Amino acid sequence: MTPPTTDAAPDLRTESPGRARILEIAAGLFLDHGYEAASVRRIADAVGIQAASLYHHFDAKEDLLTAILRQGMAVMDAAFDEAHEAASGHDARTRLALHVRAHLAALYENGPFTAVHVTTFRTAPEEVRAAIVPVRDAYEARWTDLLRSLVDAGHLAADTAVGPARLLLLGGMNATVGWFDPSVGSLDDLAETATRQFWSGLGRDPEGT
Amino acid sequence: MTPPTTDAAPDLRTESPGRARILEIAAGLFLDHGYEAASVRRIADAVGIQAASLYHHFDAKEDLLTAILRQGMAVMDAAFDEAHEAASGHDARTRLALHVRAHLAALYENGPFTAVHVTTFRTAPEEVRAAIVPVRDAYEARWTDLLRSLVDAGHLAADTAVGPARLLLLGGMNATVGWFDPSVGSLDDLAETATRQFWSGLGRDPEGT
DNA sequence: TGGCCTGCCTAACGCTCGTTAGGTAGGGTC
DNA sequence: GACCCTACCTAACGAGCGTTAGGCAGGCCA
Repeated sequence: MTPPTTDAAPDLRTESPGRARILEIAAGLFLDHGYEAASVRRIADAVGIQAASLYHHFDAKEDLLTAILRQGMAVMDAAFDEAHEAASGHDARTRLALHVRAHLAALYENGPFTAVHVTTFRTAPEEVRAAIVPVRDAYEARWTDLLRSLVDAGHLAADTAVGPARLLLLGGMNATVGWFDPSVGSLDDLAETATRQFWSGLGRDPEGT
Repeated sequence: MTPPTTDAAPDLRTESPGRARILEIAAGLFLDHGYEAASVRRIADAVGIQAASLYHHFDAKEDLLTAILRQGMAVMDAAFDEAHEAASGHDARTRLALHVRAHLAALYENGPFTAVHVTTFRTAPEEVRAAIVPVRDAYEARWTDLLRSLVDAGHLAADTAVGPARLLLLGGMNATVGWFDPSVGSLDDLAETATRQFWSGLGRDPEGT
């Protein structure tokens, strides 16, 4: 087996349990209180170590956030991959439904990493944002491609503005982190509701059908 | 005319220009950097006064945020009122479209007050949130009532879960503050896109119609 | 003319922030 | 048994935080 030459790209499987634990706890605090309000001392307290000991694992607080956001995006990408694989052979609506469900699942089934991305990215320090923007753009481009291909195949309205459509859909899904509680509601129901709202709309003409 | 007995409830028209200016500038900084990262000294610098002078207008930094969020909600309520008035006599889809357009307009046409609400509320200090939650709930209840009435009249699908539907719609609209720039795109177009996506959906069956 | 209110100032308070320096206990390797 | 690496510690740094005390200039009103 090849030696574990820890490359520039951090291998998630190689992370020590200590480092992973710190990331998870820090992500939770960033999610609840925001990046600035979650001080390194509060994070260290929650982990059960001294603040200074955090610097054995990370060079700076910003790196903590960068690592968390990166991991969140990795989860979303993996979810997209899985959905893409599972979607093959199904009809267009089902394919979209699988991706919607995958995005929502990633938001709730992988610790706070993905959710903190939604809430913290906007006001993150400039250097952190600069590091994450390309990753985020790549993920959004995958959605754009998905919708574009559905338009081209005639499954979505031909005059759909793919950009706004994608942003409204993802925006609505991401905003669910502010109110949806997976321990109360069903993720499948939420995914179906979101899919239906996007695909068929809710309007009905009482005079018509 | 009655004397201006400044009551517990702050009358927006009575505010001195200094106070209004501080609120506007602080709201902009809260929007760009978040509540914690926008220090009172940075706010004071932007206003052009000393940090200590802010305390002539506000008792604490938290009160600054509370006032901003309250004003943001007042703008949204006023927009809802206006839309409700303008909607009378029109068909169901147009009535909803007017409310969608009003909500989006409030997000972009009244300085940073409404937008900062969307981005800052989640991680605001507990006391601030406690003060604002009732106002926010009241606004959301107005939307719930609107959608409920449309369902009851048969204009929206009878089996619509009004709660999630409202949250997905408002979530999508609120999330536009992360990408929409009213100086580039048209607000009317955005409103129509959002309305269509919610009302008719984008899915089309290529085998069918 | 004298007093008061408004709106700002300078100076400083105690506290918390992110970060660094330097030390130590324990386990693995030659 | 000497060495070193990992994972933590205590102690402290300077900077910035929100906030307060006290003063001062100018306009308003009696």
